Formats: sequence, C-alpha cells, structure tokens
Amino acid sequence: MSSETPERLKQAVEELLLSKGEAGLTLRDITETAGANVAAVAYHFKSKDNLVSLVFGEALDEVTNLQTNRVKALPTDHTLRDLIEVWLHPLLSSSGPDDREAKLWLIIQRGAAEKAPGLVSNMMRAANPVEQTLLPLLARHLKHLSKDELIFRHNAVLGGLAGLVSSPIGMSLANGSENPKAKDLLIAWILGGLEGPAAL
Amino acid sequence: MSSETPERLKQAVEELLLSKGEAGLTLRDITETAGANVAAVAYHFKSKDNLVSLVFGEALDEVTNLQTNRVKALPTDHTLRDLIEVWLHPLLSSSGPDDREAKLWLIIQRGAAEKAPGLVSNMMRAANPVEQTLLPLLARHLKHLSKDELIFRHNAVLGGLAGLVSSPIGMSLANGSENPKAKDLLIAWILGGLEGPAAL
DNA sequence: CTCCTTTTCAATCATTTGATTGAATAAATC
DNA sequence: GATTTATTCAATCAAATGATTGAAAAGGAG
Repeated sequence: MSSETPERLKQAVEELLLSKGEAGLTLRDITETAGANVAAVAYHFKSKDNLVSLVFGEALDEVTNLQTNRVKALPTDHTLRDLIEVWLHPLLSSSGPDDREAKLWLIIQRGAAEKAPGLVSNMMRAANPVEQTLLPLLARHLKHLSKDELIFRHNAVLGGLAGLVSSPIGMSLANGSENPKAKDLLIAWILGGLEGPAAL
Repeated sequence: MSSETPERLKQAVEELLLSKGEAGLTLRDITETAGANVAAVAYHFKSKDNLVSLVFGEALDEVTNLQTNRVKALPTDHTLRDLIEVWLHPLLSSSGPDDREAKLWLIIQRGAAEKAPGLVSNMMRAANPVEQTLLPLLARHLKHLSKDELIFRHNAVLGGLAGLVSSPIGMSLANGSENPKAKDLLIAWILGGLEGPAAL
C-alpha cells in the first residue's frame, strides 16, 4: 500500500502557506504539522522547495480549471455581473473558510503578494488559460475600452483582489459566512471600475 | 561627531525591504549593504527586529505626513480627480524610482502584502490621520454612497493599489518615467470604482 | 516463513541565523 | 596629553535551518 504521508505533507504545506506564507515556512513546521519525520520530505519529494513549488502548482491548476470551466459554462446572453460572479466565485461563495477553492485562492494571492519563488515559477504557465477565456468575454461587455485599457483594468481588478484579500475586508469576505452584503459591495465596486469611462 | 552608521543601517534596511521584503531580510544582509559590522545593529538599535520596525514606522509617518499635508492644501472647490491625484501622488509622480516618497510607499505596500510584523505593529497608529483627513473629503464627492459603502470603497482602492504595486503594471507605474498614459489609466479606473452606482 | 522493497525514524551534518563579548580604535572632554 | 566616552570590529555563541545517513520497521510477493 502506498503511504499516505505525501498527501499529509502537501496538506500541511497548504495550511502553513495559508497561515504563514512561504517565507516563514520551515521544514520542521511541515513535518510536525503532518505528523511525519523530517526526512519524509526529502524522501517523498526531493526537497522542501520542490514540495512547496508542487503545492503551488497544483493549487494554481486546480483553481484555474474550476474558473475556466465555470466561465465556459455561461450562457451566451450572460451579463457582465454574471461573468464577474462566476469568475470570482471562490471569494464570493458563502461556504466559509473550509471551502477548498477559497483556500487555494488565498494561498495563491498571498504567494503572489510576497512574490513566493515557488509560486512565481508556476505563474506564467497557468496564467494563460484564464485570460484567454476571460478576456474575450470581458471585451464583449466593455466595448468602450480599447484593448490596452481593457487589459489594464483586468489586471487592476486582479491586483485589487490580491490587495483586498490581505486586508481585514478581504478576510471577512473569504470567511463568507460573514454577510452577503460584502459580496454585493465588492461586485458593485468591481463593476464600477470596469464600466467607468475610458481614459483614452 | 555622532556616527553616521545608524543612518546607513536604516538606509540599507529600506533598500532591502524594497527588494526582498521583511521575511528575507538578514542581519548580515543589512550590515554588509551598509558597510558596517554585524554588531552595529545591536549597538545602535537594540535588535534587528527593532531596527526594522523603526524603519517601517518612520516610513509610515513620513508618507502619512506628506499625504495629509497635500490633501489639506487642496482648495475647497477641488474635484474628486484632484483629490485622488493628490492622494496618490507618490505613485503617479513621474520623478522615477529615486523619488523617496514612491520608495517609501512601495516599502509599505509590500510590507502590508506580506503582513510584515514590523509594519503591522505600526499600522494602527499611523492609519488614522490619513483617513480622518481623507474620508470626509471623499464623502463630499461621493454622496450616493452610504458611510459603510464609502469606507468599503476607500479600503478597496487602498487594497487595490497594494495589489497593483506588486504586479508588473504597478512597477511600471512606480518607475514613472514609463509613460503618463499609465497614470491616466489608473485614475480612470479608480474614479470608476468610486463613482459607480451604490450596491446598497 | 523468507526475501525484497518501501517507508519511517533517530542521529547527525554543515550552514545560516540573530546576538554577544571583550579588545581595539576613534572621538570628545577636561 | 591624559582620561573618559563612544564606536567599531573580529571572534564566538547558541539556536534553527535544510539536508543526509544508516539502521529499523512495515508491507507485499513468492
């Protein structure tokens, strides 16, 4: 029977990335959280860095897939608000902090904020699918924007969410159970930022 | 003559906070960058953590003061756009990366993103002045928003900028010399997000 | 049961970390 | 110029870090 230790190690890394980020991530932290021996990391994965990078990569893929599938499943006559709700679903779902997608999202955003090496190495690979699916749809709803400005605002919203999730507000959003009000506030703000008059 | 070593140490910390963040900040990094002995940190400041916290605190105060003064100097009939330009001046100025205020801003935003302990301890103290000055003025321009929603959007913009400065776009903004176009794109987006219809 | 592979574990290693010491040097004070 | 104070420095410390080893334990196959 194959060991369940690798799985526990990966879960431990997820927990710790969420709570302390990659920078404050210790080999012994990982193994103690997973209830494993220090040597387990080197045995199952080649090194600590390798394990962390793997966890980041899988999180990125998982979130990207879920997002892409939801966006693709939208009806042709969906509104911009529909698109945003589906796109940002992990942040808006009220299922609370146990929700796996929300957790992965937070891990990724946190990693991006601290420019975690293990994440950055995976970034470029996973960024394309979402943008290729999402950008064309966004363009259909925002015809007043040039392509440059559309891309800028798309990135701005992404950056904005990254910043928000680090803030008290963001955490209350991810906690979900909080209140559906926060969700409406967030969407209204994003919509305003996207639909506002063009600069160019 | 009092030594100039403490000053060099603080400058070194600023440089390193900017390039590597607090998490990856090493005592020897600091002293080597400053051209000082390892013991210098303990001698002039009590500990490394103490020094870092001090640098964060001074950066926070300096930026806060500059912002507050600019906002207060606005004429009574200023537009919302004026207010935003003045408020975000460090990010928008085209003076380039040498500009001290822009540097401090980036240090702070990066520290916030990684929840740097040395910054967090200073946060609550310095946050009030800006918000006390800025929020009332914002309210005058955004009468369609409830107080709750106003505060939310104010925080959203702050979080958004924090996220943006970590991204490629943000860096090109801070580099300033880049192009004035980016400034207009940013302001248009912020304005849209603030002026957009209320959710509540 | 026996053999072989997989997995776990305590012990240990070399490095790096933040910090401290006491001597040496520089600066100032008288 | 002698004395005192402030500063710098090389050497050293204990703790923590990522990693490795070889022996033990567990599991599966014949």
